[in-house]
Amino acid sequence: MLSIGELSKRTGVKIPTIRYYEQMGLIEAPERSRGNQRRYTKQGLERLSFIRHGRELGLAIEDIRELISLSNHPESPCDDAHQIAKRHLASVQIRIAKLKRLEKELKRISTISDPGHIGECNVIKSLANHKFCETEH
Amino acid sequence: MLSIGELSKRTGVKIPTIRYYEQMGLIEAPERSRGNQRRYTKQGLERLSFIRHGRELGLAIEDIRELISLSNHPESPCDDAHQIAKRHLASVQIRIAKLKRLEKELKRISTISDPGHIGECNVIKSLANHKFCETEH
DNA sequence: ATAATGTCTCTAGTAGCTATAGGTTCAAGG
DNA sequence: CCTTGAACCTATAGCTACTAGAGACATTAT
Repeated sequence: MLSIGELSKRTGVKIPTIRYYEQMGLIEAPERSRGNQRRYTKQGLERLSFIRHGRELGLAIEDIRELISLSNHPESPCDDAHQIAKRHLASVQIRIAKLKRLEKELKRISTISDPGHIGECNVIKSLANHKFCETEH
Repeated sequence: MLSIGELSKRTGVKIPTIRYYEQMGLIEAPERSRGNQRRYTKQGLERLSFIRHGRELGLAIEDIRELISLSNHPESPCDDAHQIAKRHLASVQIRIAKLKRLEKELKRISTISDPGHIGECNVIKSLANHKFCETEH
């Protein structure tokens, strides 16, 4: 039986966030001590780890909720779960590509040695300038 | 003179978002038509493009606000602007690294051909399992 | 002149937490 | 057993960066 503080330490999920997840119905309300404090079981720990991993991987709460419900009545859940993973994979790859372009740009603009000319800052110019756009607009 | 709708089209920033930026003091309130509609100049367009680029690059509103104020009174703004860019570069690199681990993991779990065993879904297992953790906890 | 579209303000909602206030409970030391 | 300090409780409000809706007014095209 873990207190909420211990659970928090073991999962890396902050205490208010745990209570928030409970309120959202993402984790079930645990037993309480005589004094009304939450007491978690190993199952509770696992469920929260599951959620934390999903969130870390960038899954939306609703995706996680879906996965949980799939895992709860596992009549052919895998196809659906794979769909969720695939769907997410595509968006992750887009995000990586965007961030890489960004990284390149930031590297460029943050290493330019500006001679200090007034109003000639390249960082600011880069942001103002469409030349450097690589996205659609 | 551009209407808010035209401005929106040209910058890719949605109309309510433009009004929101105005409210936040990120762009200055433009002139109005006789009928009280916003009319933007080329400067307004540039400022909003600047903001959009910054946001696209993942800069926080406050970073952008800072950059704007730097560019407004340009006595040696570059060092500061470079600092912002560098600070941001570091966090972008971390995000890229995390997303790459995620991509790998999602690829793995979304391509596994599960034999359909009840309760044996690897996607769900992966999320539940600490073996696959590559982050600190 | 009229219809269609665009715009106005204001308010409330979204995700996913995080912080605060004011009170209660738990565990350890004396 | 009693006290003390940390941990816990609920409830509410706040955060970022938007987004959506209602109901009224403006602009544009025919």
